[in-house]
Amino acid sequence: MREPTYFLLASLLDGPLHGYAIIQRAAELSDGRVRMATGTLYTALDRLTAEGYVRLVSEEIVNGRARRSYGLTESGSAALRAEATRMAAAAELVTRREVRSRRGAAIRKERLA
Amino acid sequence: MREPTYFLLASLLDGPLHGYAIIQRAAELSDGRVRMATGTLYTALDRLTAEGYVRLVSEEIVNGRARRSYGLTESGSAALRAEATRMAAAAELVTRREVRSRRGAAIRKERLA
DNA sequence: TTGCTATATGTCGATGAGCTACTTATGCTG
DNA sequence: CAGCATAAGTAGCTCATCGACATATAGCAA
Repeated sequence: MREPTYFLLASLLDGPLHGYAIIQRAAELSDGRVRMATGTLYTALDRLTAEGYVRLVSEEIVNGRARRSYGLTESGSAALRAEATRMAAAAELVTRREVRSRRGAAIRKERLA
Repeated sequence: MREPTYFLLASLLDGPLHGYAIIQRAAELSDGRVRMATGTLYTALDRLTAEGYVRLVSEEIVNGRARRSYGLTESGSAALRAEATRMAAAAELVTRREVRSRRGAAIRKERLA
């Protein structure tokens, strides 16, 4: 799972949102780092709906245009949680080792530089 | 940064390795989940070398064929650490919220299901 | 001795998520 | 009335990854 997809799903944790709101929420959650393009968002929503991670929860007509709200499915929130666990483990792998390399900085520098 | 790239860099944390050893180490570090195809590995090594994240540290001829060892550069290990930090933060975002959703599970189910 | 597996490096073409750029439309504000 | 925020979408491209293939040696088992 790539970062935009991850933050898309994460943005739905507090309840369903419509497309534009997802973009804003994802930017908010990622501290402005993930600024999803609409092209990414709407194709991702279609894909994730097909995969069963996301579900269309409401559809209202606003100004003659459909406004669709999407929510996480059980399997979507499970996938998100699994991804979070994997990421935490992968991150720890590096951050833990960093502590080690600080302890043995002199030797390590000699070996690597 | 995609997962294979992340584990490629992480596999070099303990010192330089040659291509095939990187594949094995990445698999080991990821508990067998990241099984890099050789196509991924060698194109990634070229790319990361061009980006200055990885550096050719030795080249010996074994059985009439070059065996090249690659090591992390300063900027490579900095990028890896930065990525680990971002991943930890993104993971925490979901795992933290999961605790909240457990507390309010009943209400949340009503709202979302 | 034949064939499989591990070791080892590499290329080529396809796939697929994401990005850029574009289109359309309303409402609000300076 | 120009421009920005809100809002939804499409088309074509890029780029990392993947699958399949090519090549070569060493070692082991049938």
